[in-house]
Amino acid sequence: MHDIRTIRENPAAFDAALSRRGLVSMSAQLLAIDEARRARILAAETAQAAQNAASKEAGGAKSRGDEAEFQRLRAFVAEKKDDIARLTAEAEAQDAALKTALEVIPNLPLDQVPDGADEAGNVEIRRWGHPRNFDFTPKEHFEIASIAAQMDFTRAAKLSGSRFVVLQGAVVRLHRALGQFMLDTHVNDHELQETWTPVLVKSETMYGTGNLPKFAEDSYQTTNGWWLVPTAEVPLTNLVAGEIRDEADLPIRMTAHTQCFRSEAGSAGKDTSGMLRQHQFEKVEMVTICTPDTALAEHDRMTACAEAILQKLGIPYRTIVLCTGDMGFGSQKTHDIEAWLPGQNKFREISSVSTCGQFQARRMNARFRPTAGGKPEFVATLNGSGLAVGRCLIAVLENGQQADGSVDLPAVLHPYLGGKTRISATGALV
RNA sequence: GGAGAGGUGGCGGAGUGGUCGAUCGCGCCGGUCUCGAAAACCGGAGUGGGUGCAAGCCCACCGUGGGUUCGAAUCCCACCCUCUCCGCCA
Repeated sequence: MHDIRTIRENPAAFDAALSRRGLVSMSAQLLAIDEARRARILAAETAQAAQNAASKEAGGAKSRGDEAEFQRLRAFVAEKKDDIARLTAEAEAQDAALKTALEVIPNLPLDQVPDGADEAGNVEIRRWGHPRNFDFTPKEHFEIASIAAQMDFTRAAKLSGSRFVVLQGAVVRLHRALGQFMLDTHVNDHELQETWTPVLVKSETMYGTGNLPKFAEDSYQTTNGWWLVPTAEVPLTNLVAGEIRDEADLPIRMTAHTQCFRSEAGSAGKDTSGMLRQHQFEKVEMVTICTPDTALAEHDRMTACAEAILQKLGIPYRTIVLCTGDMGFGSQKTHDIEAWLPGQNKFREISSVSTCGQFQARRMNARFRPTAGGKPEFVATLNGSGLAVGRCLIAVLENGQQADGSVDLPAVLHPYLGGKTRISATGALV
């Protein structure tokens, strides 16, 4: 959510930033609503002040025993009442109109974000590791001989439809190991605070992170109104909603391992094979709540936390900074980390790390009290995957596959696998 | 699901119709005292909005939304949430 005062102070800058996102200028219409809104507020409050004064006088008249004056004031107030009701309703309508207009406008990119209309404008900022040289044609994860039988899309479809999977045997054990490894690494090495949250949340929680009202079709809702979280970013970030924290308590760096649910509306036909894009998947998420001036440093820190997981797993990746046209709704700046998938011969997104500045905080009314004194200010919020567990499973399988259909597993996972080091050609953990 | 209790400022806790935005205590900030600290004493301090160059002034906020009244933290209604007990249950 944007601050109308900022727009009022510099409408040209606002429109210029919108145009970098490929959007038309909006400041003029927003300011027109704002002007009407403020005029109504002034009128309503002026009328209210008059009524308050009369009521106070009425009390005085009554206690003096001046019945005539009391009756006169009483009639005056009664007469004013309709005016006030009308003016207040108008003021509220204008206020709501402004909010409705503002809440669907995406966050503005930072100056340092590269311009671009779509993913073609993204800029690679670094690359780590070297894709293996295969002396055979590497397969996609679901085609690997030892894996196929333990990654059952057919029966999942029987239970639930497309974009679901049933995992068994060595594959599910590896999947579980990955989630635990990520969580342990973030808690032990990166000092993130492990958190367990609900995955069913209220509408206002979804609103706080910007998933509502604009993106309702991307998520699932229960019959009694709860939303299934599309990412743990939603519950983690909203932990500070409506609160005022002390600056000394910041930054708050959290991580959580949760199920995520996405309708994948609009991605029909995309990534239909394998478990790259599922309606239900696991993700280890990171969320940081900090002061606005530290947000960029925290953004780099969080990116490094995500990259560290891939480095420990020995999976080659590249990190890109998304251009203005490819960023998500709430983001000011986003790093995507893309893991190398030999089966696809491509880098594919495995993490997205964003700083939202004060955009979400304004929606959530999440603030901090500055140590130096002064008024509470909105916090900055950041979120990033660290990492998507299912996609990481794919990366580990495809990068570790051998000609005979077996898979060598990264050393850091061995302790999580009871000391086992690979999946044999027959699909056993050995 | 049933019964009961309760939701007030950072926290605790008063306040049952008229300068109550709200007594008080703790905590917090500034000062006096002290070599320094503690204690004591003095003073300050809510959030949002509108208006103004500013000082300031005005409006709203005592879970939420309505209602009664000239006037509501206080009365009435609905809803939400929390806690306790019972039932059921992973």
